[in-house]
Amino acid sequence: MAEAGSRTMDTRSRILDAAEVLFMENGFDGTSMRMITSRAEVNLAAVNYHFGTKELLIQEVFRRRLTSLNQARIAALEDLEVEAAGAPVKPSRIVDAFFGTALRMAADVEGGGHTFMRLLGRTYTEPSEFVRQFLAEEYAECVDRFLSALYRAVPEVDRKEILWRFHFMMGAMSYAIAGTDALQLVTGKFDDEDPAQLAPRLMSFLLGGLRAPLADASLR
Amino acid sequence: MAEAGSRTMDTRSRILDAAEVLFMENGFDGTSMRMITSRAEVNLAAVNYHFGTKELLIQEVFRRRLTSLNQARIAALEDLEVEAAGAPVKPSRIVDAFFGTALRMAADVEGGGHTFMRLLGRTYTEPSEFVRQFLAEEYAECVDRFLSALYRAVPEVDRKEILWRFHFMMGAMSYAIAGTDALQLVTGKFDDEDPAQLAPRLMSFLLGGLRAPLADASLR
DNA sequence: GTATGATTCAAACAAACGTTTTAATGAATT
DNA sequence: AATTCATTAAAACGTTTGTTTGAATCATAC
Repeated sequence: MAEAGSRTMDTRSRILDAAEVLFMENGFDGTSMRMITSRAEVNLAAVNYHFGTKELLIQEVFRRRLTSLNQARIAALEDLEVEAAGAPVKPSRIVDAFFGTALRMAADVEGGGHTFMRLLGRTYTEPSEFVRQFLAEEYAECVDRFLSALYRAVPEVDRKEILWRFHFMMGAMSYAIAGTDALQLVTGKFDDEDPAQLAPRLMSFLLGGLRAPLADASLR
Repeated sequence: MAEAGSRTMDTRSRILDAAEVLFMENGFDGTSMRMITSRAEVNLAAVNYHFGTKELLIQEVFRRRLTSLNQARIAALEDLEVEAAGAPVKPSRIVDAFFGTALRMAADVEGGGHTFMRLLGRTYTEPSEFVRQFLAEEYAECVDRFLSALYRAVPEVDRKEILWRFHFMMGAMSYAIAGTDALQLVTGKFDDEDPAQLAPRLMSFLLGGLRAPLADASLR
């Protein structure tokens, strides 16, 4: 059996790290087993030996980081609720617990958090059926709890409207992270930008969108 | 030479229509020539005959609709500027000329505009090198003119800040369109939603984000 | 030191990939 | 009716794909 720190664990991690980067850069279909094993400097058969299939490898790449990300989000939300002691939690704090936590992960360049968040962002719009189902399960509890918190925080706003805006916020964040160099080309030069500048700017934008006056009432 | 309405034009269009849908559903690498020709009910060699290579087919799928979309955007902007007669144009009108035009295209389900906008949205975060370069060229003039218009509309706001918010708005829109059924699974059920409901909700969100108070001044 | 079980390795597998080739078919022109 | 040229068709091309195989290698337990 493989134990932490062993040679096996090293091989597994090297494969996951290589796959994470390559999936982010080239997508799942654009990344071959040989590209992964070559970058990881392991034998071609190692992926199938350790993970079974390419699909299972993809799932493990996500599970490795996504579980802890969503746990951190839930922990941040629980802290807020304890702190509030029964009083309603400010929406801006809830938004920060969800999106700020992700943005702090995305700011971790050396540890690979940045790479992973970019991969995650592009995966939302690249929905292979099996990835979608996997992500849905992995996200279910966390999203449920945050939506409930938002419903409680702003009970006067229609729940469907909150769902829409949560959706829009997810999009702005994913795109801001995943598309960092995609739309550089379109919009000109973000060249020498520090990724740490992203968080406060995006949070400000998200909260502005969340607080915007509702669209025409006939549509609600 | 091929002329409009001929059998050839029909084959070309059938290929483009099939490719558009399949690229949107499966991505470029996830869509094979055989999938395209099979759906279009044409011979396998027809794609290479009419378009040369798969890469050139991809470019033609985009060019077919993107050129007119950006022309419509620029025309809408010029209308605003003529109407204002030298006076500054309201930012909300500029935003509508850019994003509203795209959303109206996305509302056209039968004509294929909906499919194309979803493809476009997911392509922003799936940046094959050659696609990125192509999109950058295709977008350059339009984005330049809209950014200039925004700079003039709100001269008191730092230009870099405007660039960031334009970026965020692009993300929210792309995701709202492309991720329509990607995050349905994550966020619950949008099941029976009318795509026409999207536009006013999103525009309201975008303007809220655009008008949000700026992030801490030390970051600007 | 020998046996055991996990891991690595080189090689091969069938299947699918994008593209090319060569011939058949179509419609228009002379 | 014969010629011409664009288009379609079927078959094959050489690569690359994900995966599997069987032997070599390693560390550990006896």
